[in-house]
Amino acid sequence: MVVFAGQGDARRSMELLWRAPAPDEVRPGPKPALTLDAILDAAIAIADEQGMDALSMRAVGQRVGRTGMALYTYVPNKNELIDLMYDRVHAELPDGPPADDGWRPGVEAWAGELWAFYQRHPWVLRVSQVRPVLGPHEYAVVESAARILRVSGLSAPLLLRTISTLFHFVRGAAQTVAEARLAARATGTSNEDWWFARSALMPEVAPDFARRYPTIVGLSTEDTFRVPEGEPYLEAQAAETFRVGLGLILDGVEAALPGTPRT
Amino acid sequence: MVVFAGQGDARRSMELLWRAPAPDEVRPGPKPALTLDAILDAAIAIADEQGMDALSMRAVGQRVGRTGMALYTYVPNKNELIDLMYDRVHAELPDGPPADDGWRPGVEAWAGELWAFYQRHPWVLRVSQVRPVLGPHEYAVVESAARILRVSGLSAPLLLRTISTLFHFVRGAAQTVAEARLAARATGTSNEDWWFARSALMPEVAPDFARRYPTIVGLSTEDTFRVPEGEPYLEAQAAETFRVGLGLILDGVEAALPGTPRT
DNA sequence: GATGATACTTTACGCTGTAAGGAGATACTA
DNA sequence: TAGTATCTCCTTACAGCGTAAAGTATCATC
Repeated sequence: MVVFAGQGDARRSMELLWRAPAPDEVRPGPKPALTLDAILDAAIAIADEQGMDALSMRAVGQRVGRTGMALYTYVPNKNELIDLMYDRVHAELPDGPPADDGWRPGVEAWAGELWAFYQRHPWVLRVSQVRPVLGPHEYAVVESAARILRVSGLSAPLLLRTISTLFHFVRGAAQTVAEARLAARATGTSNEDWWFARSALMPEVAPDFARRYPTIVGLSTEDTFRVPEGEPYLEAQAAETFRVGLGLILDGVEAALPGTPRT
Repeated sequence: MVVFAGQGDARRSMELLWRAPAPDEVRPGPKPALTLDAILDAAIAIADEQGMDALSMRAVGQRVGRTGMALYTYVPNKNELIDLMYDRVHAELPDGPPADDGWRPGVEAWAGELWAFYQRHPWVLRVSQVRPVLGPHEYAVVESAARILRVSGLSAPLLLRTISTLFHFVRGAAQTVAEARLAARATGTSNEDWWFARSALMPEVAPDFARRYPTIVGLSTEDTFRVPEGEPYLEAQAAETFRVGLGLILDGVEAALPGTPRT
């Protein structure tokens, strides 16, 4: 029993996240038949396959052959489970040394990995960014970006905020794709059909559209980007935004480099 | 009764979003005592005050003096309610002509308004961006940004993706603040206390931290940004990221302008 | 006055996270 | 060896959720 309420929880959480080696005293009671990793793998599999909404304690329990309540001996509650899933899955991202051909290709590769990662695990985008940032594997992703950007000569304050900016941007762009796919699965209709059904009604519900939004209408007709045949519209658009937006941010970084004179 | 399943839903949704004027036939049955707007205001008030998790059909019903089920005569289901809340609240954002002192101050003002808006209505950040984009008031926000950026001379494809990039970035930065406040309220401890309790345990659970993440450690000590006395740490950090990141993106836009030669 | 549409309520179902209590297994101590 | 403490895991239970189904009261029309 811990005297100060809440403090014990913080220690428990941190030990789980950082996998503090369990004190190897011999303990009474039945040996645990499961491992934390097995539970996390099951939970991650469910979230990957069926989405975050399908992730329930009972579902995870069933997947490891137990009841939902059995998980509470391994994990304090569902929130902590999600935090642990979040950090564990980030171990997939490379933390090796960046390619040696300059910071810009390095950042592009880093962002590309992150982009692909979010496509593989879209549920990660629904996890709060505030709390679990203290886990070892997400630290590794940040460390990786910092190492790559370090060689650019960017000042520390700018470099740190550049990383945050990149995170926000990549997450946002990836979320569009994730939500598009989720909506498509949830409603049973493709995004294209969904979009088309509604767009077709626009002239009826908003006959003055072109008058109200002249700039949007003008820009849309001028847009030269064409979605490749057969590719999902929203996803192709999001990918293009990712490509262009990343270039924009990196141009901004270049402009902020010490050597570059400001215009 | 509609023949084609799903099609009726699309029409109903669009009519609600765009407020297609109701056909003024005299209809039998009791007069509706509520209005859609009253319901939306109640729902928005709950989400503002108690967060998205407190938004239930029963809670909204109670707030307007009805049962939860009564809402289903005004709105097809909870998802549509949220979509309508989402669009309605965007009406707060200015859609007047931008200030006339150039596109860059214009964009900064636009982004600042959006940033403040998300602080006021953090639940907006938890609404899928894919579906309700077709509402009139969010279109107005996009139109506004497009009008401001139009004068920069940016090409249409670049301009459209710049807007998306700005949206992703502002949303991401604002989400950090929103989640920080939410976590603080949910756990009952301030983010500073929470952070401190965990940071204090770091040397214990990760004694090799400085060896594993040398770049992060180095950059942190070099960071010259100091959170003003008494201000919440995470929020001040997020605000600084917003300021710096926006500058970065706008520098990127400037670099992409037709007049500017690429280095 | 009967008919049928409408606004709203009540009840009910299956789902959620998790508190509470109990069963069986194991390791220590007397 | 018996007793006890501690552990894993289960069953049960509770309050809350979205919403389907059915019932009641109200109104316009034929």
